[in-house]
Amino acid sequence: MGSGPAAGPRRASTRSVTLRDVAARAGVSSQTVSRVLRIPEEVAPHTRERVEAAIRESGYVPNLAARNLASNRSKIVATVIPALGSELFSETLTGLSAVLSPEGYQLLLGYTDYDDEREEDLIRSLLGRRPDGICLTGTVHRESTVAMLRTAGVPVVETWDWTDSPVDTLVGFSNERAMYAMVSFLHESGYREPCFVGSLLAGDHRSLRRLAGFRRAVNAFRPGREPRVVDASEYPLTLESGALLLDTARRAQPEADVLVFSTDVLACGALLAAGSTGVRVPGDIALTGFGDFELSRMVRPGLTTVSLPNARIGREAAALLLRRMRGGSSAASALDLGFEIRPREST
Amino acid sequence: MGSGPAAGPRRASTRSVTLRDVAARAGVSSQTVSRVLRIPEEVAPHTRERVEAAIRESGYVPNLAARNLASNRSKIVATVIPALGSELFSETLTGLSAVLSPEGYQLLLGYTDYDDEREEDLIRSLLGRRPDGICLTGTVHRESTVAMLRTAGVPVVETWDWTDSPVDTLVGFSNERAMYAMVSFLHESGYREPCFVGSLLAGDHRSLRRLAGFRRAVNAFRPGREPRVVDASEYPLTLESGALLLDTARRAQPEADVLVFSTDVLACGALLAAGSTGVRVPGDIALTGFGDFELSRMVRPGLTTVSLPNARIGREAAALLLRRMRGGSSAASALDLGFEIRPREST
DNA sequence: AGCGCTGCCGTTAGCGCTATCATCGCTCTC
DNA sequence: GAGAGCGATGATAGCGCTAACGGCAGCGCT
Repeated sequence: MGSGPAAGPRRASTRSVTLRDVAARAGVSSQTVSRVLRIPEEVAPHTRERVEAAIRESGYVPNLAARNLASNRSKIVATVIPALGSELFSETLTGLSAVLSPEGYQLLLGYTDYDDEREEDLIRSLLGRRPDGICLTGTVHRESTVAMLRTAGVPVVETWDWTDSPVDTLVGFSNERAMYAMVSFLHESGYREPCFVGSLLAGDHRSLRRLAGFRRAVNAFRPGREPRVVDASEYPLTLESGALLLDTARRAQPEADVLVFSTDVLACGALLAAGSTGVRVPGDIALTGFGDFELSRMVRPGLTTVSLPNARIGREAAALLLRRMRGGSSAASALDLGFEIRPREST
Repeated sequence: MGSGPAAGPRRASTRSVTLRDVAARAGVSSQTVSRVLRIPEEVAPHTRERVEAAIRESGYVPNLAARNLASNRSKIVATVIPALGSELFSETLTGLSAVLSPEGYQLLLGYTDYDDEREEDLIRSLLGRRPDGICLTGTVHRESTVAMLRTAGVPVVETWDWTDSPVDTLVGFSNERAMYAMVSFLHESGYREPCFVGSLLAGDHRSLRRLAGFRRAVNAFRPGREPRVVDASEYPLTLESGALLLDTARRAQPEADVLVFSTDVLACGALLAAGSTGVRVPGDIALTGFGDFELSRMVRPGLTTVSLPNARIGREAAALLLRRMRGGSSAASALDLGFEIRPREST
């Protein structure tokens, strides 16, 4: 018992089962246990069975932090979205996860609340886990954020928008062109006084790109006209806000013949409010959305909107990351998944 | 240049900036850099400034996997939800994140798709990161899952339901009592032939608890009657399914006077479909939901439903985990946040 | 003067795992 | 039948970080 002066371990251990414990139980070296876990075909069947039994009996769960440190691969994909609640982003997330989970990757998630500074802090903190890949929403980021990502040298995929100079890879569509197409469609349908209703928040880059498309279209089809715009920055992205905005916009822009919302959430809210307050759509005013939520096609009148490849963005982004993480083509790739105008009864 | 036989490092390093690099640049030991990061007040101001400058200049980002391994704390909270898309769970997630992020915790997310086996696999894989805490949805899990969690010895909080024997801590409400209260309310309102419409999937435990509450209520208020039930297991949780189920249920249970949906998604879908097909609500048939989505109060007629503390569940669960992770009270705690019946025009 | 204390910083020894090499018995070949 | 070749396993040295302790000034106190 009388052990030496510096007896006892210097540090308390995890108290959880380790490779070494399993190895002792199976009567092999810890290296062999590690091999059973990672490359079972290189272990003799007889040994493998003994080790697998020991793993089962002891309830061993590998410590991925240790594995990460030793192997320099984390099996983590960090994912940044603007907000958790959105129907569209959650479908993208589902697509991402559906492709990455089977490959053993885990999603480390964070949201920015449409704030570029929060995005940078978030990415910095996520980089601490040394993710094998990063999936971002949007193509506009602070310069310092991009520098950080470049320094980290991690595969990145940007989504949900378009740019000619992606950080690394890109899967999305052009919000600007989509909105242009919508206004173009409205013009063809005879609408002459469209009014954009959406957030002009500095951090909501997708909405701003849509506004840019709107402006370009108005300049093209109604040269010389000042584009009508109602700023919805003060309103959260809820149906309720859409209801309020219907009223606000009709008062602010009484001559508008169609309200072009930057997102289906607001448009649906307006549509529902119109139904309950007796405003006829499209008789008194036409409405359009952006995103093609399920609600938009269930509500009466159906909402004219832009359908986006939300789930596909997730799957393709995951596929691209996978290729990249496996050390595939170092050439940057960009994938434009396009969009589709969905005419319904609201116009 | 002819170096020795065992020349060169045995292993390639991360290639990223390490503590040691920063220490060399600042002319201190790596331990001092570590201290600046974790307990800056114990470092002399003069030294601290030099180190902070070195950190900034080198763009150092701490490797959290290494920190995790050395300190035996991961600053990760693993979160398990049934599905990503649901409005309610995402509000809970937002609440969780809002409380945990400022404390430096990151969310590791996974979803089960309402499958207990997937839940177990998911939790096993999440445990590999040695999370400091785990947040689960629901109170029903496989025995082996519970055993695994107990062995891991990690703080756990279960949410969104109620049980007398939680794994560890609990934040939720009783789905069973909530549905009982709903049927009780309907009975008082004069409805005598309620019909439950919802998923009976083995993995959707919340829905099953609601069904149990429904059955108990029918037995209490209409003794001897066989409770009317329409199984929606075949349908995904979408508005579209609700629309189809309105038709199915009215055909299968023509004498029902109120359709009691297990969730607002389906109820809203039915309500919208009723509007477009000329079925009068509540004239021809009354409808109720469960969850109080935003849509439920915006649609006409408004949907009678049960309001749940979705965001609060997240915040309280986070608070409980925080206390637990700081080594607080080891006594198990359970928090019942209740529910509220929201009568609207659909009944 | 000598003692103990405190504040600051460095040294040492791991955390649990994997990469890389070394080793050991085999079989195969000429 | 000796060396080459190979498959299976073990030994060793880290990955980047932190906990625990050691050491050393500078200070106040008796």
